[in-house]
Amino acid sequence: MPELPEVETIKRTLSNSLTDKTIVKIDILRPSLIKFPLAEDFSQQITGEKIISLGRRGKYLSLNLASGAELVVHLRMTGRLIFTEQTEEKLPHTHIIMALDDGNELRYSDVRRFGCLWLLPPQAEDKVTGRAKLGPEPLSEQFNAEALLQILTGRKISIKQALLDQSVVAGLGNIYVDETLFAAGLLPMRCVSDLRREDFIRLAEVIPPILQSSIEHCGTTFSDYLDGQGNRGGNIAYLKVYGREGQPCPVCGTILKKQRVAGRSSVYCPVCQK
DNA sequence: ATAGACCTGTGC
DNA sequence: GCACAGGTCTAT
Repeated sequence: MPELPEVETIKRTLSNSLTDKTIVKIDILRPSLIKFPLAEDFSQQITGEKIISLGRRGKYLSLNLASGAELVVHLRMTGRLIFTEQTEEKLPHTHIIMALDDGNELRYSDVRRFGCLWLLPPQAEDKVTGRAKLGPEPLSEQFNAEALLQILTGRKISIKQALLDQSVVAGLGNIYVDETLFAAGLLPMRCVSDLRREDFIRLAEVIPPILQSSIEHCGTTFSDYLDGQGNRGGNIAYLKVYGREGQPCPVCGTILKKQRVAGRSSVYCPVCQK
Protein backbone atom coordinates (compact mmCIF):
# COMPACT_ATOMS: atom_id res chain seq x y z
CA MET A 1 0.00 0.00 0.00
CA PRO A 2 2.06 2.88 1.10
CA GLU A 3 4.87 4.25 -0.99
CA LEU A 4 7.16 7.12 -0.13
CA PRO A 5 4.51 9.88 -0.09
CA GLU A 6 2.19 7.84 2.11
CA VAL A 7 4.93 6.86 4.58
CA GLU A 8 6.12 10.46 4.68
CA THR A 9 2.55 11.58 5.37
CA ILE A 10 2.23 9.06 8.19
CA LYS A 11 5.49 10.33 9.65
CA ARG A 12 4.29 13.93 9.49
CA THR A 13 0.84 13.18 10.88
CA LEU A 14 2.31 11.24 13.81
CA SER A 15 5.21 13.53 14.66
CA ASN A 16 3.42 16.03 16.88
CA SER A 17 1.31 13.37 18.59
CA LEU A 18 4.21 11.05 19.41
CA THR A 19 7.14 13.33 20.13
CA ASP A 20 8.11 13.25 23.82
CA LYS A 21 5.53 10.56 24.60
CA THR A 22 6.54 7.48 26.56
CA ILE A 23 5.37 3.98 25.66
CA VAL A 24 4.03 2.70 28.99
CA LYS A 25 2.65 -0.63 27.80
CA ILE A 26 2.62 -2.74 24.66
CA ASP A 27 0.21 -5.50 23.63
CA ILE A 28 1.45 -7.74 20.85
CA LEU A 29 -1.48 -9.78 19.58
CA ARG A 30 0.46 -11.10 16.56
CA PRO A 31 4.03 -11.86 17.54
CA SER A 32 4.84 -13.00 13.99
CA LEU A 33 4.89 -9.38 12.82
CA ILE A 34 7.91 -8.71 15.02
CA LYS A 35 11.06 -9.58 13.06
CA PHE A 36 13.62 -8.63 15.71
CA PRO A 37 14.13 -9.31 18.56
CA LEU A 38 11.79 -12.05 19.86
CA ALA A 39 8.39 -10.54 20.66
CA GLU A 40 8.93 -11.00 24.37
CA ASP A 41 12.23 -9.13 24.35
CA PHE A 42 10.75 -6.53 22.02
CA SER A 43 7.99 -5.81 24.57
CA GLN A 44 10.36 -5.65 27.47
CA GLN A 45 12.83 -3.37 25.71
CA ILE A 46 10.29 -0.92 24.33
CA THR A 47 8.29 -0.48 27.52
CA GLY A 48 9.26 2.76 29.23
CA GLU A 49 10.95 4.15 26.13
CA LYS A 50 10.32 7.75 25.19
CA ILE A 51 9.84 8.71 21.53
CA ILE A 52 12.08 11.62 20.66
CA SER A 53 11.60 11.91 16.90
CA LEU A 54 10.35 10.18 13.78
CA GLY A 55 12.25 9.37 10.63
CA ARG A 56 11.79 7.83 7.21
CA ARG A 57 14.08 6.10 4.74
CA GLY A 58 12.39 4.88 1.56
CA LYS A 59 9.24 3.13 2.74
CA TYR A 60 10.64 2.44 6.22
CA LEU A 61 9.31 4.50 9.09
CA SER A 62 11.28 4.82 12.31
CA LEU A 63 10.57 6.04 15.80
CA ASN A 64 13.77 7.20 17.46
CA LEU A 65 13.75 6.39 21.15
CA ALA A 66 15.45 8.17 24.02
CA SER A 67 17.87 5.31 24.78
CA GLY A 68 19.18 5.45 21.22
CA ALA A 69 17.08 2.43 20.23
CA GLU A 70 15.03 2.61 17.04
CA LEU A 71 11.62 1.15 16.27
CA VAL A 72 11.39 0.47 12.54
CA VAL A 73 8.12 -0.28 10.76
CA HIS A 74 7.49 -1.35 7.18
CA LEU A 75 3.79 -1.34 6.29
CA ARG A 76 4.08 -3.40 3.09
CA MET A 77 0.61 -3.56 1.50
CA THR A 78 -2.02 -2.95 4.17
CA GLY A 79 -0.21 -1.88 7.33
CA ARG A 80 -1.52 1.13 9.25
CA LEU A 81 -0.03 3.00 12.16
CA ILE A 82 -2.59 5.19 13.86
CA PHE A 83 -2.56 7.45 16.91
CA THR A 84 -5.89 7.27 18.64
CA GLU A 85 -7.77 7.75 21.89
CA GLN A 86 -7.97 4.73 24.14
CA THR A 87 -11.76 4.73 23.95
CA GLU A 88 -11.78 4.66 20.16
CA GLU A 89 -13.06 1.42 18.65
CA LYS A 90 -10.29 -0.81 17.37
CA LEU A 91 -9.97 -1.20 13.63
CA PRO A 92 -10.32 -4.79 12.42
CA HIS A 93 -6.96 -6.61 12.26
CA THR A 94 -5.36 -4.53 15.00
CA HIS A 95 -2.27 -6.54 15.96
CA ILE A 96 -0.18 -4.26 18.17
CA ILE A 97 -1.26 -1.62 20.69
CA MET A 98 1.13 0.74 22.39
CA ALA A 99 -0.26 2.70 25.32
CA LEU A 100 1.27 6.15 25.73
CA ASP A 101 1.74 8.20 28.88
CA ASP A 102 -0.80 10.80 27.71
CA GLY A 103 -3.56 8.19 27.78
CA ASN A 104 -3.67 7.77 24.00
CA GLU A 105 -2.58 4.77 21.96
CA LEU A 106 -0.51 4.03 18.90
CA ARG A 107 -2.04 1.05 17.12
CA TYR A 108 -0.73 -1.11 14.30
CA SER A 109 -3.31 -2.84 12.12
CA ASP A 110 -2.72 -4.88 8.99
CA VAL A 111 -5.29 -6.92 7.05
CA ARG A 112 -2.78 -9.00 5.11
CA ARG A 113 -0.12 -9.12 7.84
CA PHE A 114 2.77 -8.56 5.43
CA GLY A 115 4.06 -5.68 7.53
CA CYS A 116 7.17 -5.97 9.72
CA LEU A 117 8.51 -4.32 12.88
CA TRP A 118 12.03 -4.29 14.29
CA LEU A 119 13.46 -2.84 17.48
CA LEU A 120 17.15 -2.06 17.09
CA PRO A 121 19.04 -1.53 20.34
CA PRO A 122 21.30 1.55 20.57
CA GLN A 123 24.20 1.37 18.10
CA ALA A 124 23.07 -2.03 16.86
CA GLU A 125 23.91 -3.05 13.34
CA ASP A 126 21.04 -2.52 10.93
CA LYS A 127 19.13 -5.80 10.99
CA VAL A 128 16.26 -4.30 9.05
CA THR A 129 15.84 -6.42 5.91
CA GLY A 130 16.49 -4.42 2.79
CA ARG A 131 17.16 -1.08 4.41
CA ALA A 132 20.92 -1.14 4.05
CA LYS A 133 20.59 -1.72 0.30
CA LEU A 134 18.31 1.21 -0.42
CA GLY A 135 19.22 3.53 -3.25
CA PRO A 136 19.18 7.33 -2.94
CA GLU A 137 16.23 9.21 -1.46
CA PRO A 138 14.45 10.73 -4.45
CA LEU A 139 13.82 13.99 -2.58
CA SER A 140 17.48 14.44 -1.66
CA GLU A 141 20.48 15.95 -3.41
CA GLN A 142 21.90 12.47 -3.92
CA PHE A 143 19.23 11.70 -6.45
CA ASN A 144 19.88 12.83 -10.00
CA ALA A 145 20.23 11.57 -13.56
CA GLU A 146 23.86 10.62 -12.97
CA ALA A 147 22.93 8.35 -10.08
CA LEU A 148 20.30 6.60 -12.23
CA LEU A 149 22.65 6.35 -15.18
CA GLN A 150 25.42 4.92 -13.05
CA ILE A 151 23.39 2.16 -11.45
CA LEU A 152 21.36 1.27 -14.55
CA THR A 153 23.72 1.44 -17.52
CA GLY A 154 23.95 -1.78 -19.41
CA ARG A 155 21.29 -3.57 -17.41
CA LYS A 156 18.87 -5.67 -19.41
CA ILE A 157 15.71 -5.01 -17.41
CA SER A 158 12.61 -2.98 -18.08
CA ILE A 159 12.50 0.57 -16.77
CA LYS A 160 9.44 -0.46 -14.76
CA GLN A 161 11.41 -3.15 -12.97
CA ALA A 162 14.34 -0.78 -12.49
CA LEU A 163 12.28 1.92 -10.78
CA LEU A 164 10.47 -0.60 -8.58
CA ASP A 165 13.88 -1.82 -7.38
CA GLN A 166 14.45 -0.13 -4.02
CA SER A 167 18.22 -0.33 -4.47
CA VAL A 168 17.97 1.87 -7.57
CA VAL A 169 15.87 4.58 -5.95
CA ALA A 170 14.20 4.35 -2.56
CA GLY A 171 10.47 4.65 -2.05
CA LEU A 172 8.77 4.27 -5.42
CA GLY A 173 6.09 1.59 -5.82
CA ASN A 174 3.55 0.64 -8.44
CA ILE A 175 1.55 3.89 -8.35
CA TYR A 176 4.40 6.35 -8.60
CA VAL A 177 6.42 4.30 -11.08
CA ASP A 178 3.46 4.36 -13.48
CA GLU A 179 2.96 8.07 -12.84
CA THR A 180 6.61 8.95 -13.40
CA LEU A 181 6.87 6.84 -16.56
CA PHE A 182 3.85 8.66 -17.96
CA ALA A 183 5.36 12.02 -17.07
CA ALA A 184 8.67 11.01 -18.65
CA GLY A 185 6.97 9.70 -21.81
CA LEU A 186 8.49 6.22 -21.43
CA LEU A 187 6.71 2.88 -21.86
CA PRO A 188 7.05 0.67 -18.77
CA MET A 189 8.38 -2.26 -20.84
CA ARG A 190 11.21 -0.25 -22.39
CA CYS A 191 14.57 -1.85 -21.76
CA VAL A 192 16.88 0.27 -19.63
CA SER A 193 19.82 -0.41 -21.94
CA ASP A 194 17.92 1.19 -24.84
CA LEU A 195 17.25 4.45 -23.03
CA ARG A 196 19.12 7.56 -23.97
CA ARG A 197 20.85 9.94 -21.64
CA GLU A 198 18.01 12.45 -21.94
CA ASP A 199 15.51 9.80 -20.83
CA PHE A 200 17.36 9.49 -17.52
CA ILE A 201 17.52 13.26 -17.22
CA ARG A 202 13.77 13.42 -17.80
CA LEU A 203 13.10 10.69 -15.23
CA ALA A 204 15.24 12.39 -12.62
CA GLU A 205 13.34 15.61 -13.34
CA VAL A 206 9.82 14.23 -13.01
CA ILE A 207 10.19 11.92 -10.00
CA PRO A 208 10.71 14.50 -7.21
CA PRO A 209 7.78 16.80 -8.07
CA ILE A 210 5.38 13.87 -8.47
CA LEU A 211 6.29 12.60 -5.01
CA GLN A 212 6.33 16.08 -3.52
CA SER A 213 2.91 16.93 -4.84
CA SER A 214 1.46 13.67 -3.55
CA ILE A 215 2.87 14.49 -0.10
CA GLU A 216 1.13 17.85 -0.33
CA HIS A 217 -2.11 15.94 -1.00
CA CYS A 218 -1.40 13.63 1.95
CA GLY A 219 -0.76 10.57 -0.24
CA THR A 220 -2.94 8.30 -2.37
CA THR A 221 -5.77 6.30 -0.79
CA PHE A 222 -7.27 3.56 -2.95
CA SER A 223 -8.72 1.35 -0.28
CA ASP A 224 -6.44 0.77 2.67
CA TYR A 225 -4.03 3.61 3.22
CA LEU A 226 -4.76 5.97 6.13
CA ASP A 227 -2.43 8.54 7.64
CA GLY A 228 -1.32 8.59 11.28
CA GLN A 229 -4.57 10.21 12.38
CA GLY A 230 -6.74 7.76 10.45
CA ASN A 231 -7.50 10.11 7.54
CA ARG A 232 -7.53 9.22 3.85
CA GLY A 233 -5.09 10.79 1.43
CA GLY A 234 -6.31 13.11 -1.33
CA ASN A 235 -3.89 12.38 -4.16
CA ILE A 236 -6.07 9.97 -6.12
CA ALA A 237 -7.66 12.89 -7.98
CA TYR A 238 -4.23 13.92 -9.27
CA LEU A 239 -3.13 10.57 -10.68
CA LYS A 240 -2.81 10.63 -14.44
CA VAL A 241 -2.66 6.91 -15.28
CA TYR A 242 -2.57 4.61 -12.26
CA GLY A 243 -5.99 3.01 -11.80
CA ARG A 244 -7.31 4.72 -14.93
CA GLU A 245 -7.05 1.97 -17.53
CA GLY A 246 -9.83 2.21 -20.11
CA GLN A 247 -10.12 5.96 -19.57
CA PRO A 248 -8.81 8.58 -21.99
CA CYS A 249 -5.24 9.81 -21.61
CA PRO A 250 -5.36 13.22 -19.89
CA VAL A 251 -2.97 14.59 -22.54
CA CYS A 252 -4.00 13.07 -25.90
CA GLY A 253 -7.29 11.30 -25.21
CA THR A 254 -6.12 7.85 -26.31
CA ILE A 255 -7.57 5.07 -24.15
CA LEU A 256 -5.07 4.10 -21.44
CA LYS A 257 -3.88 0.49 -21.59
CA LYS A 258 -3.08 -1.94 -18.83
CA GLN A 259 -0.44 -4.61 -19.20
CA ARG A 260 1.59 -6.77 -16.85
CA VAL A 261 5.23 -5.64 -16.75
CA ALA A 262 7.80 -6.95 -14.29
CA GLY A 263 5.01 -8.91 -12.62
CA ARG A 264 2.94 -5.83 -11.83
CA SER A 265 0.00 -4.37 -13.66
CA SER A 266 1.04 -1.22 -15.41
CA VAL A 267 -1.12 1.48 -16.91
CA TYR A 268 0.22 3.67 -19.70
CA CYS A 269 -0.70 5.76 -22.71
CA PRO A 270 0.26 3.89 -25.88
CA VAL A 271 0.69 7.21 -27.72
CA CYS A 272 2.35 9.58 -25.23
CA GLN A 273 4.74 6.93 -23.90
CA LYS A 274 7.41 5.53 -26.22
C1' DA B 1 13.05 -13.31 -15.87
C1' DT B 2 9.01 -15.33 -14.05
C1' DA B 3 6.40 -17.62 -10.71
C1' DG B 4 5.28 -18.56 -6.12
C1' DA B 5 5.23 -17.38 -1.33
C1' DC B 6 3.28 -14.67 2.38
C1' DC B 7 -2.32 -13.09 3.75
C1' DT B 8 -7.19 -11.24 3.51
C1' DG B 9 -10.65 -8.78 1.14
C1' DT B 10 -13.18 -7.31 -2.88
C1' DG B 11 -15.26 -7.35 -7.22
C1' DC B 12 -16.44 -9.67 -11.48
C1' DG C 1 -15.00 -19.55 -8.45
C1' DC C 2 -11.05 -16.64 -9.98
C1' DA C 3 -8.16 -12.58 -10.53
C1' DC C 4 -6.32 -8.97 -8.39
C1' DA C 5 -4.56 -5.47 -4.74
C1' DG C 6 0.20 0.85 -2.69
C1' DG C 7 5.47 -4.96 -1.28
C1' DT C 8 9.28 -7.80 -1.02
C1' DC C 9 11.61 -12.23 -0.51
C1' DT C 10 12.79 -17.07 -2.20
C1' DA C 11 12.98 -20.64 -5.43
C1' DT C 12 12.93 -22.53 -10.13
